[in-house]
Amino acid sequence: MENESAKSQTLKAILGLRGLIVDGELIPGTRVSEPLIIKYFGVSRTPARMALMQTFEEGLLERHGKSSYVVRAFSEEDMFQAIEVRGSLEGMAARLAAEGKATPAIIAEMQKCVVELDDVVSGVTQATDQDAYVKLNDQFHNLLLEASGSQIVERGLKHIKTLPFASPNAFVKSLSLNMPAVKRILIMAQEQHRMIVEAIRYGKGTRAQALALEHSLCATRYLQLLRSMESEIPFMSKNQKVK
Amino acid sequence: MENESAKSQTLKAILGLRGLIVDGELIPGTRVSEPLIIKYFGVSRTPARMALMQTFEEGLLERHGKSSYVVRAFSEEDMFQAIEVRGSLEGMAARLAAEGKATPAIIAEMQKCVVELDDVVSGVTQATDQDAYVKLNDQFHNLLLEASGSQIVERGLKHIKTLPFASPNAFVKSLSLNMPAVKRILIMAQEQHRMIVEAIRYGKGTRAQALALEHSLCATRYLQLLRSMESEIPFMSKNQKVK
DNA sequence: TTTTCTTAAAACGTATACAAATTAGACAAA
DNA sequence: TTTGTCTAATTTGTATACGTTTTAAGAAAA
Repeated sequence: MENESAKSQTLKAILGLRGLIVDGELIPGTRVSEPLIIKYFGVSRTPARMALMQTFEEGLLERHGKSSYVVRAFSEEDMFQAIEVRGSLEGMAARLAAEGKATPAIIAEMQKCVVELDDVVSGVTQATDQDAYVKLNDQFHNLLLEASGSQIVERGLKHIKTLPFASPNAFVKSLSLNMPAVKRILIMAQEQHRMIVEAIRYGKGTRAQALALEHSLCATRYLQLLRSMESEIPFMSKNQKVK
Repeated sequence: MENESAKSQTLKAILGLRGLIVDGELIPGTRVSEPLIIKYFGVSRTPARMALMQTFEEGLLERHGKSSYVVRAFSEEDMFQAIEVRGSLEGMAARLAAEGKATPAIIAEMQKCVVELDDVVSGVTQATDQDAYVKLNDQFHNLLLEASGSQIVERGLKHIKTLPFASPNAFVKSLSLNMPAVKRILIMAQEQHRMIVEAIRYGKGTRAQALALEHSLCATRYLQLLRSMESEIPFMSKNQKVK
């Protein structure tokens, strides 16, 4: 998953820092300074500084004091809201697609994606399931965005997805797809995929929008499930210990 | 409008570059390089580079070639979509506020803001109108956000508002508030302000959301009006001449 | 004319030096 | 203990040098 041979120092620093935060290496409240990045990745100050700035801009860091950054804490509520924001944007994408932005070629691709997802969801193998599902699910969401043809929605989605828990697959990765409770959500999500494509295909904008919004809220069900299992929930922290 | 005595070189570069783009000094398609920023603002490469990065991140610049930036072009469609994205977020803010996030203190502030807006909207003086309205309108939208208590929505709104045409007041500034067509929108917008506060006050989440969304679309009416007047529309460019 | 190739100029990525600002730790007083 | 103040160490803001990459102008070929 990690890109060992990062092409540029800047990219190494940006992706590296992001990884440290997302993987929980740096817990919320930890101060992140230029020297810290320099120590971790062996880059010079300029790339380190770029990484700090970009990561702050993305919202994973927050200001502490006058000119230093700390890792930001996110509550469960933040996660639900972020998922809903993604839902709004994907809903908008779906409506735009239905209202004429989607080319037949992209609709065909979406249909193909749904068929491939059918195989995975109804399949039984476990290890392959997970990876294939995540990959195809991602592909579906990317196609939906592409179908909207909207740079503005794309920009917004890219922004909200910099919050790692806002991605469609954020919590899928932490769950076994063979748990009955998960399977139920999965089957429903897949049916939603199918209906979204149909709604777009037949120009039903409002329906496409409602479906895509509701579909994105599947993520909240995964999140609730994780909570009920008292699992470790990635990225979450109830107590911010800033200062 | 310009901040002459920018405290830091970095801020001078960031705000300065942003100003150049927003004010149309640099038209879409223009290449923006570090030396250009250095020439304009007399800063060194490091702040110039920060400004480039941040402005790219905000979406006002786009990549051109492998490592250079050009001013991005926005179509009328982009503007409508950006306004709608803001509407979604403000709708969400209104619903969250109505569902219990809004403290009595903030609701009181919103009511006060609405009363002050009443004066301005029903007033007759012209020059004062414009400034007072813009200021109070901004205040209303900020209070709405504050009432939601949502960092996530705040983050999203801040992001979409970096597009200068997505702000509530973006087009108000280009119009005379005494034109009958404008007056009509203004009166309706003010009534919406009032209804939004009421919906929040009485915990009507769905209604607050619908109202806030619809309210944000007032901006599209201003935009349509500007177009019908064949005025210069700020920020817009139909023909992107990249490469 | 247009196209391609070549090459000089410009711009970029990176590292680092220096001064100014900030932070953190030690110590003293309440 | 807590609070406050001072000092030293750290960190940041900025400028700039160096080598490499990218861009663009001009010459040669189609």
